[in-house]
Amino acid sequence: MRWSQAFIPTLREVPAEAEAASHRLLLRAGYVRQVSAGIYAHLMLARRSLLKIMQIIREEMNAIGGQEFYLPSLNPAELWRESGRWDAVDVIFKLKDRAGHDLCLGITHEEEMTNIARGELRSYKQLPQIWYQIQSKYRDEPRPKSGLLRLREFFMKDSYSFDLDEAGLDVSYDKHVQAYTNTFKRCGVRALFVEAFSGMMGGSVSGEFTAPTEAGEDFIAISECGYSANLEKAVSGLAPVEDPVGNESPETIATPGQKTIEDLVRFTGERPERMIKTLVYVVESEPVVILMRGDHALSETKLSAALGTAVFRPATPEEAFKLHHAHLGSLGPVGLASTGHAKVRILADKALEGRRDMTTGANQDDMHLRHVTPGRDFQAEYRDLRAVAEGDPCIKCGKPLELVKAVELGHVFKLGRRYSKAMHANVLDAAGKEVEIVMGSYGIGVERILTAAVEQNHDKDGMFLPKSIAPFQVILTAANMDDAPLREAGEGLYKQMLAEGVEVLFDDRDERPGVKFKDADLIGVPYRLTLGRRKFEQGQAEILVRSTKQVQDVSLERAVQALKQHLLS
RNA sequence: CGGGGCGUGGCGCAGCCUGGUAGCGCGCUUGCCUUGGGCGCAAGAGGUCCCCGGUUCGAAUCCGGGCGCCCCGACCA
Repeated sequence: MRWSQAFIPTLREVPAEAEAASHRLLLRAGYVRQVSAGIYAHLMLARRSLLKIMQIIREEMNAIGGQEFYLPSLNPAELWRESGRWDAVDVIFKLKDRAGHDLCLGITHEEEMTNIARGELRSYKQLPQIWYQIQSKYRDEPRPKSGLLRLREFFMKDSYSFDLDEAGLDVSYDKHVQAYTNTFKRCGVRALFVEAFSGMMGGSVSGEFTAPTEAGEDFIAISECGYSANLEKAVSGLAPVEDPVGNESPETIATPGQKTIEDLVRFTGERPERMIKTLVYVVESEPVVILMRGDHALSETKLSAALGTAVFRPATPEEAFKLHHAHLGSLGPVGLASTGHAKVRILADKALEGRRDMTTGANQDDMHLRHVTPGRDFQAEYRDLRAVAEGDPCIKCGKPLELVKAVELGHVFKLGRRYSKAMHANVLDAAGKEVEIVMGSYGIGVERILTAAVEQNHDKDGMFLPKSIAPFQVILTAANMDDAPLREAGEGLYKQMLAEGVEVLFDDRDERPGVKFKDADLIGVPYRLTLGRRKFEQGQAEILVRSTKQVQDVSLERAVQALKQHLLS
């Protein structure tokens, strides 16, 4: 393609609204333009790149036996009512047709795929099946952000596996892990496969592919030994804590004005790991007391899993006072029954199990209790509620965990029978018995691959995309278009590259060299072949590797072959 | 949903507080000039000042309401 005829609206100045590097660069490099919050028009460069990404995904899905479908985005409400998601999911775009029927735009397609499966799959002999599509998804996000990172309309590759039993599902799941690993590798993005939080939907297994980058929204805990997990799911070991050996009874101590754990540490000289932090949540309108070690943070995701509901919030100070007859900062678990709520539920993080002689609030303002031993002085349900912190020992190898920011690129999920049960998708097994199909669902965010690639591969001058997903492989820059022989040589090289199947963008514009170099640096094409007057007169051109800015002189005759070497490497 | 910021030619911004001719840089068009890192000179085109209402002789500017966008947090099937 010739730049003189291409629509590549590069910007010199950074659009004011762009914060994330990928957002800034995709706008500046003329890849995308914003239509509305979380809605973007893909221009020529973005489209070329995304088509390449989709093709890689397609090839890898086909390689594991996936069959490509295309299901409509416009879905009738009935199926979503059957699965229970119509009311349960709040990001669904809902609409009505002229007859008043409810419709929605697909957020994923479990319902539609299961609907096809239940109508057509009758026998275990037809299993396993893997069906996938690459298609637009719509989500009414509370807060779209960071350019193409969190969109309201986006491309997803979503696939669904149908197996007779768990063993079959394991195979389908592993195949997807393999396909995803290959996909991200081929796309040139650095991705980690991590354990993920599988939500409240049936205690299933799920894994996430995440790309470490500053613009990420998730935190991933990583250990040297290979253990890695989303912070929502991550667990860690704990350094042992020594509690006093005595067996003293709880004793009230005056702690005027001491509210936070920090205050208490200063006031008592005791360490924070020797204290119990008391939180109050309102769970479906009932108060629940949550106990954490003084230096530990609550993970609301883990709390959600422990409670089996997402309907909860921290109690207001007034609500907490009502329960404890004391203000925040002086709350504690001891004697809660006697304050009026005989049956208040108390959840304690596992790190408190087996501990003794700790310090906590006394349920009287400006008072705390010491010598408090869990199990003896109060009863609680012990659950893993703690958010792992940087430096906690890895549960597998004991080395300190590192926390990194990452973008979620894909999610693989063992659904089990949730949808087949709700929607009655059954087959006959070998014994002639009707059984529910065991399902998996698997997603990849297509734009996020491009976004992550930009985040991971940019510098002050622009981006350098991996050659597998760059919109063009080579940009041919003729620095001096007014020089007739040089221009002719450029035309020749351009035609030669086209003939040899090199995807080349020929910058044949009548611009000054500076402008062309700046634009070439910006738009992410991995190799630049430059024709400049001085070297051209000696029969030479130069190849610039955009990622490293390394320059190599080549003769005009050898230039295209040399480029092809780079492209193959 | 809570907090903060912003809406003025295509892009980046000033003007608003203190009401009175809508301005700057970049980009765009034309001509000359220049040609290895966003040249120079000159002449031009281009704006419902987000929308609606109010105050006023007069509103980009003051007041009320609305819409949109960005950021932080909450949320994220």
